[in-house]
Amino acid sequence: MDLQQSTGDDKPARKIQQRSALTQQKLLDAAIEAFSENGFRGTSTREIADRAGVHHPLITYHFKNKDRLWRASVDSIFREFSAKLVATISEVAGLDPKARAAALIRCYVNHSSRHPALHKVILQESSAPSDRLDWLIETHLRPMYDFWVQSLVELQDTGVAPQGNPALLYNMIRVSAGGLLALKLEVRGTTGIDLDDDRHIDELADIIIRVFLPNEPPR
Amino acid sequence: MDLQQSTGDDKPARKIQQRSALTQQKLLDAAIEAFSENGFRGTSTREIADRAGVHHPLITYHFKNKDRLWRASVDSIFREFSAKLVATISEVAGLDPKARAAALIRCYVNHSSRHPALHKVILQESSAPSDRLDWLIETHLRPMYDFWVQSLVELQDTGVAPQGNPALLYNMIRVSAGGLLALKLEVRGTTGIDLDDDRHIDELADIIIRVFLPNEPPR
DNA sequence: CCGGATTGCTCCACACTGGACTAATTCCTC
DNA sequence: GAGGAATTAGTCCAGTGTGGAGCAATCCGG
Repeated sequence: MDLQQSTGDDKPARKIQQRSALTQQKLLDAAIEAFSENGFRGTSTREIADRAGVHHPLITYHFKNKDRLWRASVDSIFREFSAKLVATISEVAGLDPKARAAALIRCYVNHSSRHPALHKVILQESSAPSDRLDWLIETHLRPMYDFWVQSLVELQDTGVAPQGNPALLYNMIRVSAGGLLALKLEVRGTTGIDLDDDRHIDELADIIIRVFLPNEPPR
Repeated sequence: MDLQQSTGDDKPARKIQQRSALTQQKLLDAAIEAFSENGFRGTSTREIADRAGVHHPLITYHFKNKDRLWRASVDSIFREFSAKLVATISEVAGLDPKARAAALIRCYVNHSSRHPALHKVILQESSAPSDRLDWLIETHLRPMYDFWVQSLVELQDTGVAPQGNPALLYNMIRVSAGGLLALKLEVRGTTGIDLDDDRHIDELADIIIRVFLPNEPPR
């Protein structure tokens, strides 16, 4: 659960107290929520501390400053998602390419539904250039992209996925899944569909697969 | 160019001076940019005034408060888009359903490329519940939805568009077009694709049409 | 074309929140 | 119980939204 780098560089020192790890986790959870809802500038450290139920100077103590808290919370989001993704990948290793891709899409949709913050922070930060966006791209977004686009190209080569620029296609899938779930509130308001309902989540995954992977792979 | 309601309810009074209309427009333009980049809470009235090149108390003078400035700027965004949409609709009135829908999608993609603020403010506000989101849905988003979903259902009935919940399908198209262009910066950073380039815009519209309107209509 | 009234603007002020920092205090581990 | 880790309480100053007083540009009736 390494909350801070724990690269064990300096002397072993005293082991971190449970209490500390707990408040760090509370702060991270609160920060993820707050940042994903109102963006970096729209979120105050005092609000985060309030949500976490701790005093605000503890942010400085544990995370140095607002910027590092943001990075730590984003790391935490992506680490959690990566773990789930890796688990799914090993589960479906034996299936055919289309079934594998479909399972990954379901995994993505499912995770985005339960943790909409993953996509929300991307939306928040991509609205304007910033050091945070550069960091986000280099650290998390590009590696993710490299992974997905590779599978996608194979699916296009076997005719399962539609032709066209794979980078665009990847992003269309991504926003159709994650983006729509980040817009949960708006979708409920305009269409009446409650994307917290598991049946609608499954329905969404089905449609995405049907639209973006319309054909069967050759045996 | 009616900048304020101009419902002509009370006595004619004195006509608005050019100067006033100009600063209002400057403030609106600046507000659209700023709000779309950093959200409501992340944008200060002083920043808006700076971008517009005017003194910040003028916001209070012309728009009463920050909230009304936000509403006015959102109204302005949607009014502009509606105008373009209406123009396109009348242009393509004689074509078959698929060609009509394709033209509207091209119009949407094109407009979103040139005015990414349209989608960005939706993303910003949909991240958390607020009176502004409720207002946005009631005033602009639901009417828009009602319009598009109607055309979409017809396309599904004639087999042009894929089956499935039309509300979900509509939102997938919407985020694939507008959402991707709102994420322009991130897409450039991760994939290297420059969505300000007209060729890529056309390419995106082509893929969207190919994916979401895969079949030909019956004669 | 002139005087008064209205509109549009500048400048200043207030009450409050923002992030960051320091010193004092409590808690836990050795 | 000593000493460092974790928490608390309070301070600092820059920045925030809003409001008001006064000045200048503009318009309209005469």
